[in-house]
Amino acid sequence: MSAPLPTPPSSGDDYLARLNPEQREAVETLDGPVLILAGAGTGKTRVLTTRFAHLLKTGRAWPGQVLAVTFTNKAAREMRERVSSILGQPAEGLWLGTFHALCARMLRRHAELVRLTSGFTILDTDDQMRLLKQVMEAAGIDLKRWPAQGLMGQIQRWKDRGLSPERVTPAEDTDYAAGKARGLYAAYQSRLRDLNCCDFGDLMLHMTEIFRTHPEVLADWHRRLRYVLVDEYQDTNLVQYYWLRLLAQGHRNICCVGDDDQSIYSWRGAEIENILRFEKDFPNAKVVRLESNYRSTKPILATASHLIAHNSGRLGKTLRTGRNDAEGEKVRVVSLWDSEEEARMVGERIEAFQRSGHKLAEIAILVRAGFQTRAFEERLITLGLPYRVVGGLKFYERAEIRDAMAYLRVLAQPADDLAFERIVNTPKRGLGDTAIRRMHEIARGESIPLAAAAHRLLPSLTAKPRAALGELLHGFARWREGLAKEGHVVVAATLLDESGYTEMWKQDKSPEAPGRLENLKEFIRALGEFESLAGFLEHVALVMENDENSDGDRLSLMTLHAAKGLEFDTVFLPGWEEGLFPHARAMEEGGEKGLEEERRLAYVGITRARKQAIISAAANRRIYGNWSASVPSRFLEELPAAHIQREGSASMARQRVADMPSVFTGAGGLQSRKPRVIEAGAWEVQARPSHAQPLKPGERVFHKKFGYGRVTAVDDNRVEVDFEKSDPKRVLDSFLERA
DNA sequence: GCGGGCACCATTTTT
DNA sequence: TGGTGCCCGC
Repeated sequence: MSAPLPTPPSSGDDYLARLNPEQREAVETLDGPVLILAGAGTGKTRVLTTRFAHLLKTGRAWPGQVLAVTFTNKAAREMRERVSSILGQPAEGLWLGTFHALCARMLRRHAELVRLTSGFTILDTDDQMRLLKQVMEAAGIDLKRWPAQGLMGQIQRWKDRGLSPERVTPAEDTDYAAGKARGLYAAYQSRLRDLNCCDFGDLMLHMTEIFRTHPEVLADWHRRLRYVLVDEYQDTNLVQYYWLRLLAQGHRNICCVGDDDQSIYSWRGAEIENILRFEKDFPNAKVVRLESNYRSTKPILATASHLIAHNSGRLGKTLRTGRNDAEGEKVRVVSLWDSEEEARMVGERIEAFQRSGHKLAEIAILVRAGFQTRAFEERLITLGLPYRVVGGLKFYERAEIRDAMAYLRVLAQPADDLAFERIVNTPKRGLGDTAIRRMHEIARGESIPLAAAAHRLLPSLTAKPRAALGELLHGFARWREGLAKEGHVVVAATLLDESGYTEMWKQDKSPEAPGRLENLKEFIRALGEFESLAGFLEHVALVMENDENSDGDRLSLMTLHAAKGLEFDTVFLPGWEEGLFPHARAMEEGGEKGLEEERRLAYVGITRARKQAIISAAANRRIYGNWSASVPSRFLEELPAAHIQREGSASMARQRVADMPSVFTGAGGLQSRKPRVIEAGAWEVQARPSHAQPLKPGERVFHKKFGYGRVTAVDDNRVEVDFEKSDPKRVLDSFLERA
C-alpha cells in the first residue's frame, strides 16, 4: 500500500494534516453515502483507515458501531493495525473483517433461523466437491457426462447472486444435466443442513436471507452498526451488495472505496456494475475522486492511463502524479525470439539490477497464468537468484494438514460426516468402497451420523478392518475425554500419533514426507495459539493463510491477480501475446467485456511499478510441450509511443494476424467471431549482433527450433546448416549457438 | 482393497 | 509437457 508521506508511529491528532485535500474530504465526509474512487497508488488504504480512526476519535461511533469490510484477511489485518496505530492503542471490539468472517460471526448468533446450530462447520472446497458428488450420485447423475465441477460452478454463481434454490427460476435451469441443476442444488443445500455445515457462499447467502425475512434481526443490527466501510467495492458480488445495502438501510452511512479500473474478478462473481451504479443505489451520494498518485513515475502513469483509456463504461479518473520526483525511465517493451530468451532476458536484467544495488525484494515478475512461472523459476534457479512464488499451495490446503484438520473436526463434531469419511481409511485401515457404502446405508437408514454407523458396522467386518476401525472409534472416545483434562493441544498431538497418522508419513519414502511431518508439527504449534479447538477450526476455515516465506531478500513471482494491492520498484510483465494476454478464454467467455477486464488486468500490472516497468513478448512459445508461433498482444499497440521504448531481438512488423498460427485458440479461438486484422501484428525477426567469431563451415551448431546441425556454408550473416533432425536450411547466424 | 497404467486436460482464486 | 482421475488386474 502506498504511503503519500512517511507515517511516524505517533498517535497524535496530526493524522488529518497528513492528507491531501481530496483525501481529507474523503475522510471527513462522515454522514450519508460516500463513494471514494481511488485510483491505483492514491492512498486508498490510508484514507480508509484514517476515516475509521476519525470516526472513533471524533466520538461519532464506538469501536463496536463501525462495520468495516474487506475481501482478504490480509487487508483486514492491515486495516486493524493501521487503525490501532492512529489511535495509539490496540483497536478492540471492532466489527472488522472479511465479508465471510463477519457473516460467519453474525450467523453463529442467528443460525437457528436457517435451521442450523451455532456450532456449524464451514466446509472447504474439497469437502464441498465431495458432498456434491455424493448428492449427484444419489440422484443417478452420470458424473462423466456431467462433471460435478460444472454444477459446483453454477451453484456458486447462484449463491453469488443471492439465489437460494427456491429463488432460482426454472428458466435458469436448462443447460446442465437436462434441467436438473436446480433440484440438485436444493438437494445439496438440504445435505448441508443435515450435516450442520455451510460452504463459503452460504455464509453470505444465509445472512442475507435472514435480513430479508427477519426485519427485527435486521433492525437490531441497524441499532448496533452505525457506520459501514467497504474496501475494494468493485469486487463485490450481488449477494455482498444486498447484504451491504440491507445493513446500510437504517442509517445510510455507507462509505465504499474502490476503483472500477481495477475490477478483475468478474469470473468469480464480482459485478463491476455495483460500483458503476453506486450513485443510483444511494441517492445524494457524495463521490470523491482520489487521483493523485504517489507511487509511480510519470512514464508509468502515462502508459497505464493511456492503455486503460481504451476501455468504455468507466467512471473516469485521471491519474496525475503527486510526487515531485516523478520523472523516470520510459516503460520498456522488449520483444524476443522465444519464451526461453524472454526468461533469459529477465534473469539478466535482474542480475544487472542486483549488481547496481537494487534489492531483489523490490522486483516482481507478474504473469497472466500460473504455468508461466515455471520458465522463470528454472532460469532463476540456474542463476542462483532467490525468489518466492506468491499464491502457491496454501499451508492449509496441503493434504496432510487437511487430514489433520479432519481428525480434529471429528473430535469436535462427531456428526461431521465429511471429515469422518476423509480420515476413516487414512491411514489405510482396510476399508474400501464397499465398507464405506455400507456405512452410508446404515447412516441413511437410521438417520445417524457416519461415525455412529461405523460402530454398527463393526461386527460384520472381517478381522483386520474390524480391529483397525474399532481402535479408531475407541480412540475418538478416549481423545474426547482427554480434551477436558489435558487440553486440545496435547490431545491433538496424541491423536495424530495414536491414530497412526504420523506413522503413515514416517513410513512414507517419498521425498515430500519429511516436509509433511514438519508441517504437522507446525500445525500443532499453530493450534497452541488458540484457546479452544472450535476457535482454531473457525480460524482455519476462514483464514486460509499462506505461510509466507518472506525472510531474506527475494524477488517475487506471481500472477497479475495476486499482485493487486502490491507495489514494487521494478516490475516485469512478460508474455504479452495474443491468446495469452489478453487470454483467449477470457475473450471467448466474456467477449468485449472480457477483453476490457483483461485490459484492466494490464492496467493493474503496470501500476504495480514504482520506478520501472518492463513489458515483454516472445514470438515463439512452448505450450504443452510444443513450440508455437504467437502474435504480439494488441495491448502493446495501445501504449503511448512517447512514453515507451521498444527493444529486443525480434521487432513487430506489419503482418495480418489472420495469417498467423494462433497458439491458444485452436478452433473456435480468438478469431472465431470474425477474422480480425491487427495492423502491426506478427513478428519480423531482426538480426542480432553477429557472433564475435564468425561461424565457419564444419562447425557444429544449435538452433532453437531445428536442433543440432553442421554449418555447410556462410554468406555474411546467412548460414547454411545441415540439421540432424530437419532439412538443410539457410538461417540467420544470430539464431545459432555453437554446440 | 490397492496400486499401476492410461486417458484426458490444461486461466485468473479468495473466503 | 506434466498432473490428475479413473479403470482394471492382482
